[in-house]
Amino acid sequence: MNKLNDRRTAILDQLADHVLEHGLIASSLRALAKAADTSDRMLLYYFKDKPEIIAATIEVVVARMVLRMNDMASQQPLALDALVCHLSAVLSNAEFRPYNRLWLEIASMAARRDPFYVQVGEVIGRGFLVWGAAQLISEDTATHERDAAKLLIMIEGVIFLNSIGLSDVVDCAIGSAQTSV
Amino acid sequence: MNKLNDRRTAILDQLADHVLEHGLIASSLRALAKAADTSDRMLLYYFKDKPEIIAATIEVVVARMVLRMNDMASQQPLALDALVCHLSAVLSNAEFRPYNRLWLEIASMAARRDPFYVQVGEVIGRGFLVWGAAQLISEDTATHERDAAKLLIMIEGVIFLNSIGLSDVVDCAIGSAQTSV
DNA sequence: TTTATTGTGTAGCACTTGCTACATTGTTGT
DNA sequence: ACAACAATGTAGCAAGTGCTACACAATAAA
Repeated sequence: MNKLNDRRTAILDQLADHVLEHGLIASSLRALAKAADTSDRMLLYYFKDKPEIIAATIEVVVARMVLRMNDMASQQPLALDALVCHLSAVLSNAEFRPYNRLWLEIASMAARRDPFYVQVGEVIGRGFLVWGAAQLISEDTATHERDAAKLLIMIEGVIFLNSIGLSDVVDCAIGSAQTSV
Repeated sequence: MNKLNDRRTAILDQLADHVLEHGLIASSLRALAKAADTSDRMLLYYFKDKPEIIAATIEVVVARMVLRMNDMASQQPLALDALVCHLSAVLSNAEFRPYNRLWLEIASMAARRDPFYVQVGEVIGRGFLVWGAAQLISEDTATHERDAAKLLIMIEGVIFLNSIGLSDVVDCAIGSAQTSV
């Protein structure tokens, strides 16, 4: 039972690598099996079915993302403009590209009203919202919530534009220091 | 030759309907053929291969979108905040949901570095940029380009958040009048 | 009237998808 | 030593994928 769980988490770790690199679209059972050095038969032995595999894998990815984000958080609270600038630079970093791609893929499925991805998208999005609000300082508390919402909008907009190759537009608007592709 | 072209455009019109409603993910040759009241065999008779079909269909969709957007454009130029508010309300309208979903799907493919979708995404995105800039009025010409870039970021952010079910966050940040889902 | 071109249906190929049946190993506890 | 169970390989199914071969009718060109 414990060994089985260990094996599961080990597999999920490799699946997270694969999903981050190749996306959900390239994640058939056979492809995932190969990534985890096992067989599709074995994946269905450790997990109920494909949806459960994907859900568990996304959980692992999100956990990793949270760790990375906390590393990159600004030390002291910032005003809206400064925080947008800082987070835009962080998320434009090459290290975050895999996460951004997957995030966009999830959003795309959520837009199709797929219940699973709608839920995943909303949970992650709202988590991001409170995470940003915690680093944000506003003139008065009344504007704080609105500033946090604006922050989220701009961050998602930055991710979106970077993904379709308009990072120059992002630079023009935000004027962050360095941009890596 | 002319008759063949007529047939092609008639088919593309029905394919655009299907793609807008069901997305690229649900657009196998057989599904597209059914949507156009024909056979997959015939689709490949009128078009070279599937990529050509998809490319032509997206062109039709974009043409439609441009028409709709021009209808919805504000009559007189607006300042950044007002224009963001106006366009956010327009694009949150139910009529635009199919376009937004497809737009997100394209962005998701572009993020995967698929050359075709990268190009499509960039063309549409930059078109959107100049379209927005034309309706935008700024204090001086120096800030105009930057304001247009900010406008694009916020609009894409709005589309993104609406798609993952965070339209309340959009309302909080932008404060648009009515929001329909 | 013959010949060529244009349009259409029926079958099918080779491949991938999620998933399962079945047999076979290894590793236990008794 | 033997039974019980966990772990894995081989094969395969039914459905779906893009795409093609081939036959056949209608229309146009000679």
